[in-house]
Parts: sequence; structure tokens; C-alpha cells
Amino acid sequence: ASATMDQGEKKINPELWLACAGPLVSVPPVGSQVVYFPQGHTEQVAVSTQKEADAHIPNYPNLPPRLICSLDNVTLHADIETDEVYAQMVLIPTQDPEKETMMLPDVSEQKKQPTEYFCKTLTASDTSTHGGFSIPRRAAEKVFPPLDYTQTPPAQELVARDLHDQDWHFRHIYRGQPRRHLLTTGWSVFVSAKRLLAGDAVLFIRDDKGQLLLGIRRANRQQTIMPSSVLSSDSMHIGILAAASHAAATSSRFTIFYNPRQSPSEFVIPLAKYQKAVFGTQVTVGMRFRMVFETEESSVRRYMGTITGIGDLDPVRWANSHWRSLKVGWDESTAGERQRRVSLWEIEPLTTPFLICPPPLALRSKRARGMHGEEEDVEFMKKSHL
Amino acid sequence: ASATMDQGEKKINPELWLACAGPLVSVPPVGSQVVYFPQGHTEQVAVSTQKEADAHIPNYPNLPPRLICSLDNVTLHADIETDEVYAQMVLIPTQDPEKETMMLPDVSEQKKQPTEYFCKTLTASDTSTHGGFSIPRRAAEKVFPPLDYTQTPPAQELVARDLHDQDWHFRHIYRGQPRRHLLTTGWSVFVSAKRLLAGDAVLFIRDDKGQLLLGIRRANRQQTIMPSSVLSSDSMHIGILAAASHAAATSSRFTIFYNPRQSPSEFVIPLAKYQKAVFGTQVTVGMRFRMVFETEESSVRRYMGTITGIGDLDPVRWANSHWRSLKVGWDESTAGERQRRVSLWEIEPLTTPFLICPPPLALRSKRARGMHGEEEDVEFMKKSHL
DNA sequence: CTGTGGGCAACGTGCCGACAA
DNA sequence: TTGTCGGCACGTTGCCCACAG
Repeated sequence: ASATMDQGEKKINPELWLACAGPLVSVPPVGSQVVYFPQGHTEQVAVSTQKEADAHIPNYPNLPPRLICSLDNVTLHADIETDEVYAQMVLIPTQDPEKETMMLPDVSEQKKQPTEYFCKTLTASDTSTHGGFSIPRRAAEKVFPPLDYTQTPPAQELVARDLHDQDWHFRHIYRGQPRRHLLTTGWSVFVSAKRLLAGDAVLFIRDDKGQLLLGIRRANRQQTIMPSSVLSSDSMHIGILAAASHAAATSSRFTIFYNPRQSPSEFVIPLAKYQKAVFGTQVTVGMRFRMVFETEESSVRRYMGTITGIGDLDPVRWANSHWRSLKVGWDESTAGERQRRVSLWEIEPLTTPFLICPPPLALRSKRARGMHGEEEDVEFMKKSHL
Repeated sequence: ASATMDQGEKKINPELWLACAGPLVSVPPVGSQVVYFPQGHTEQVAVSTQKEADAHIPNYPNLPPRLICSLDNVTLHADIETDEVYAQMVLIPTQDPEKETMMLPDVSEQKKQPTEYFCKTLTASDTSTHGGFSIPRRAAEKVFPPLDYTQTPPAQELVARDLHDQDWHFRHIYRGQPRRHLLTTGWSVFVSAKRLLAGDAVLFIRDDKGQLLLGIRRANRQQTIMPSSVLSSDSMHIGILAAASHAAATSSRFTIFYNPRQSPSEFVIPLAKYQKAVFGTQVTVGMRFRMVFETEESSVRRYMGTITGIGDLDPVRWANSHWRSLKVGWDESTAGERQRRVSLWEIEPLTTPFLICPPPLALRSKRARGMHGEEEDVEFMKKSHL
């Protein structure tokens, strides 16, 4: 069988794509105004090539640190080999950059979480050849068609469609002592075809029309590191800058790829969101904020931190950019992998901390197990504000 | 296990790399003078991205169609996933381009074919799970250590090392009626680990030190079409041109990747070879030539053709380039996939055509079925020369 | 409620020579 | 000389439940 790009294939289901991309990812609507950061784009490439942009890359003095663009087109994709999701965006630089008024209302950011959806990180048992897949009870009841529990044992055939419109067949059975939901026949071929390992996640969606969809999300560790057998990382970095520079100079369209699970941060931001963050709030050193992160279980959680500095990440090449202009510290000790620098639009500043901050007591007690972040937060706030 | 680049690994065995690259491929020696063709580099990217360089790519008026460079460094690589071979070359543009004298003697092009070597295209039986690998008799006797034929059956354990210095163990046995050489135990794990299919080829080498090496060469059909989830093909094309342009302007090093089995033609040519071809021979329309191609069985074969035209492939963007400046017709009817355009240094001109040109009658009658190329060529020659 | 492991049947893998091509 | 096949043994896969955590 010859490998083909999915370029020519049918359109990818956006709901499934978003579910695979994760709860934090959103793609601005086509036709809207966005801000494109070459600097952030470069970071994405640096991650996939494992090579930072070197100093000997030429300067593009005419390329500003951000381009106001209109988002001409978006195509969602999934890698044929790995199912890795990515988006192709066609941008058109706006004629008079930075002079845009804040005309655009904050349009609905189409953050439609799928109606019925679940995501499970695979265990060793799930991926071993010894058995099938153990379905969490609530998940099975929520997204799978109901079983006829008068049968012994209750069972049915499930068909789920992946991002490439390929159908996968599973035997769904409710058995064992105590009773539990399992996927048996068909599960192992899926695991080996997708090359899933313990730690990877699988997700199921039942869409509006009752169609069952499934996708995968690989563990962070084994992200596909690009085989750079095509282009040197230098040429890639240069290509990004030269393409953006040329497009800006001629006001012509250019194409970029956004890889939500590779990229450290989104680098195509809705203009309204950008302007609201940059002009709407006055941030100062010492200011407290919250920021949303994806949890292991694919839900979201807010972490708290303090702004410790404000300034350009790269004052030489990208002076006066707002990209990651905030140096921050995190409250929690598990902050090892959280960025030391964030951008204004990523955070929720706490301007009136004492009205919002103290969570209800119920929540507090729930979180009491082994987490010392919250308590320290309150202490810290007292110190810095009184 | 986390995937790592082989950048940090030990140096790749050049003999094995060349064997995997194929009989036609050669890499100029480090330190030598070479000619780099951005146009050819672009063709390689076009193949791997399946996208031609579009017209709206900016012009680089200061970038000549070829750069005389000194080859500063070469690193041989093999893709961790696919074993696809490629070379990283660091080039430094020479100060006064094109003014180089033909000082460099035609240094030995280190076309050392491995001493003991064989390559076999895998059959359905070789790749099926039902059995092992049938070793061609002459191959086994030439490259494998001799068996003790007094044993019943004669057998031994073979260890062969691949491009990543990974060892593979095989049971080599001589049995069956009639007797034949087989690889049994260990073969199937190799096939599944490398994901070999019928039509792919495997090759074994015994090097100077008696060490057994093995490599693979995948069928042309299933070449890895790059998942372009990193960079748009436009940006890649731009990156190539901008990187070369910048390097030429500043006489600084730049890095390119040469992918011998993807690229339609080599685009880094030894300067001596280039100059000899361009200045050494006067080519004319109607001239006959021979050109070397790789056969299915990984040996070489010469095909004959006639020059039908001379001129720039892309007169607008790459005027006065010598890249594929010859339009050619091929004698044989199987010429479907052979290029219609070649470069001067790829051919062997037959300066005394009428001594060699008229093919023997046997060949002519063979070719009689349905192909009108040869006859027309002869007509064309008469017209243009008489 | 769900992850792991023992038990066991069914199936696939893989070694063998017998045939041709 | 070597590609494919039927035969057969043995190892793995995969379905079942019993346990804990």
C-alpha cells in the first residue's frame, strides 16, 4: 500500500480534532483577525528539530515581532503515520499593522467541548497482549450505546471512526465478577496498528448524529521528533522568517503549520484576545495571576503564580515584542515543567484578588490531600498586599 | 523508550551507507570544491513534500543558479524510524564564484564498491510469517562465513550490524531437498522491526575486518513522504533559497541535507566533474549519449539517448543555469520513468556517434513494439545536420 | 470500581521437505 | 536454483474469572 498525504482526503472532523488536540487548544475562526508571532512559530520548530535558532541566522529588519493578519483559511490535519494532529493556516498580513482598532467583539471562541466524550490513559493491562481494554464505568454509560442487560452476558459490536475516517470494530461486553465494561475482540489490532503504549491515551466521542468517533493522544515523552532529513533546522528557521517577511512586505498570503501538542504555546492569537490582554490590563511586577493547564486526565486546572519581571525575551532580535514578556514564579513545588516565561494573553490577572481568590470551603477540603499550594497562596498574598 | 536522533551516535559506516544509497551515489570528499545547485535542492524538497515550488515564492536576485563552494563537512545519517539514508553537508561559498580555475585534478571519486556484498529484493515468501529468508546461493558463499558441510545439517549463527550499530542475530542453515541456504530464526523479528514488505531489498556486506553488515533499501513506491506538519512547503522552498542567498552574500557556511534516494538528481557536484562536463565537451542537438541508471537488481546499466534540445529549464528564475539544460529522448520503449531533461555531467557523450549509434539488429527488432522514439530521433538528426 | 494475574483454548508463527518454475 | 505450499509443533494471543487495591 502506498502512503498518501491526507491532503486530498475528506475533511477532518473538527470536534474529534479538537478533542485530540486537548482541552486548551482552540483555533481562531476563518476570516477573523489574528496576531501572528514569528518568534513563537520559531519555538515550535525548535522543539520539533531539537535545535534552537542559532545566532548566525540573518536578521529580517523589516519583519516586526508580530503581524496582524486575517486568517484566510484553516485546514485540520492528522499525520497518517502517527495520528498527530496539526492545523494548516493561511494568513494574510493586514495593510496597516498595529493600527487596528479594537472593533472586533470577542466572538464566541467556539470552545465547544464535545457533547459526550471520554478520554482514558492506557494502563499496562490495556496495552498488553494478554487482554482487552477496561472501560471506565461512567464512560461506557455516557458515550457508548446502551447494552441490553437482560442478555447474558450483555454485549454488542461497536464501530468507531478515527481521524482518517477509518472504522475500527470492537466487541463491547459487560462481564466479570464484579461486572465491568470491556472492549475485547478488535482492541488489540487497534493497539498494534496505532502503536499505542501504556501512558498513551485513547478517547471516544459520540457526536450529534450518534456516530462514534475515536482518537489517540500520545504521551508527551514519545512525541515525534522530526527526522530532519529534508531541511536543516537553520533553513527551517530562515524559511519561517523569510516567508513571513516576504508576506508582510507584499501583503500576500503565507502558510504556516500549527502543531498544538508540539508547540510550547499558541502563536496565532485572536486579535481581540491579544488587545484585551495587552491594553485591557495593567500588569505590574508582584501581581498575582492564575493560568490554565491541562491535567494528566485531560481536564483543565488552574495554577497560581506571581509576576516577577516584565521585559523582552530576546531584546536584540525581537525588541518590543509581547511574546513571553512576563517572567513568573509558580506557587506549587511541582512547577518544574511549567514555563518561567508566559505571555499576557495566557494569564488571568487577579486584579481584585480578595473577591475571587478564596475558593469555597468544599473545594478546599477536597484538595487538602497532599497539596500545599493553596495554603501558601493565601500566606503569600497577605505578605505582599498588607 | 524515547526516540533519539542519531546525531549523537557513533559515526555511521560509510561503506554500508553507500551500499544502502545505491550504486550511483557518491559523496564528494570533505575539503573539495563543489558546485551547489539551489534549483536541484528545491527539486528534492518538491519530491518529499509533493509540492512544487510555487510561482509566488520571492525572487532572490543575488542568488546565482549555482554556487561554487568548498565542502566543509559531511555527516552521514540514517533515519531512526525508517533507516532511510541521507547526508548532511556543510558548504562554504567561495569568495569569487565562477572564477575558479580548473586546478583541481579529477581526484579519485572514492567509488569503492564494497569488497563482498549482495543485495536481494524480498519475495512474498521472504516477508511472510510462514517462513524464513531464502539466500541466493552465490550470495551466501560470497559474503557469509563458510559452513562446515560435514555437519547435518550445516548451520551457524550469524550476527550482522545495521546502520545504527544494532546487531541482528540469524540462524543460517543449509538444508532442504534440493539443498539451499536459509535464514530462519531471527529473520522474522528483523522483518517486522524494519517493517519490510515484499519488494523491499536487504543487503549484506562483509567488510575488510570480516564484520558482517546489513542494510535495507525500500521499494520506490513507499518512500517516506514527509509529514509536512512542521513547515509549509512554501516556507521550505523559501528557506532553501534564503539560506543559500544569505550564505553567498556573507561567505558563511550553510547546511543542507542530501537524500540520495529521494532526490531526482545530485545537486552537489564536484567542481572538476562540473567543469569537465561543461567546458570539456561541445554538445549539440542530435548528439548521441549514454547514461547510467540503477537496475532493479541494484547493479548499473547504461541507456542510450539523443539530445533533442538545449536550454534553460526555468529561464525566468534560473536563467543561464546548467541544471537539466539538455532535453533528451531515450532509445528504449521502457523510457517512461526516465527524465526528459538531464544535466551535462550526468551523461557520457558519444563524440563519434555513427560508430556506436546504430544498435544491432537484434535490439532494434526487440524494440519494434509500439515505440516511435528511435525512428523520429534519427529523422530529427538528419534534418538538423544536413 | 478497575488493575493485574492465573487458567486454558484457539490461533498464528515458524521449521521442515515436497514440489515445480 | 529458489519461490511457494502442505504438514505439523509449539509459542503467543486473547477470553474468562478471581482476586485485591
